[in-house]
Amino acid sequence: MRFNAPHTKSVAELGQAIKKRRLLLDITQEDLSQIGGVSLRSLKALEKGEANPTWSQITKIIQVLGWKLELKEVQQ
Amino acid sequence: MRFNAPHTKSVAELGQAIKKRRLLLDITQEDLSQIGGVSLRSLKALEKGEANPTWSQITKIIQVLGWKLELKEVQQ
DNA sequence: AGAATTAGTGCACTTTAATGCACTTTTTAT
DNA sequence: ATAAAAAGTGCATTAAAGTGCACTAATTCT
Repeated sequence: MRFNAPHTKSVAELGQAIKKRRLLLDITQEDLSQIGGVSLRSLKALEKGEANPTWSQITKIIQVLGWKLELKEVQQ
Repeated sequence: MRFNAPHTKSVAELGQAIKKRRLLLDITQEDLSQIGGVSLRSLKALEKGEANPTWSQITKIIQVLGWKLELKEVQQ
């Protein structure tokens, strides 16, 4: 099943972005999961793009990474 | 339980934004739910902020509304 | 090299999102 | 005013997310 809508990151891309950022900040999955309040198992799945994560999971993690999610107009 | 992380829209705010946009486009919940491929019951909950929706649910809906989600740096 | 740390995976269980249905309330149109 | 359409709500069921545990694979040390 595919979840990625046009113009929006797929869960795989989101996971990759999260992993890249985490490595940049030089923290482990374990640290990020604990600080964010998400299980290690879930974070692993999220980074691997093997999940269809909930809003809460996503926001918890990206917040730790110094990111936020913004709604933006798609210009055609 | 609260899901809203700092700097990111809470589910309530997200729901309100979706509803506002839907009304602007002058379509019903039923239409939006069918076009987006999400159940009417779920869309109602989403607009009311009574949900912790999944990535797929959110992207399906905002796509129809001509929106996308973007990761943005939080500057402190 | 070996040891220690970190990351990835399979599976079972628990929790909860997603849905359908029946119904009420509110809004809009005639 | 009343009929029709749209939106809101409660509840039970189903599907799937979230988790813990035990383990293996890969990295990163000394």
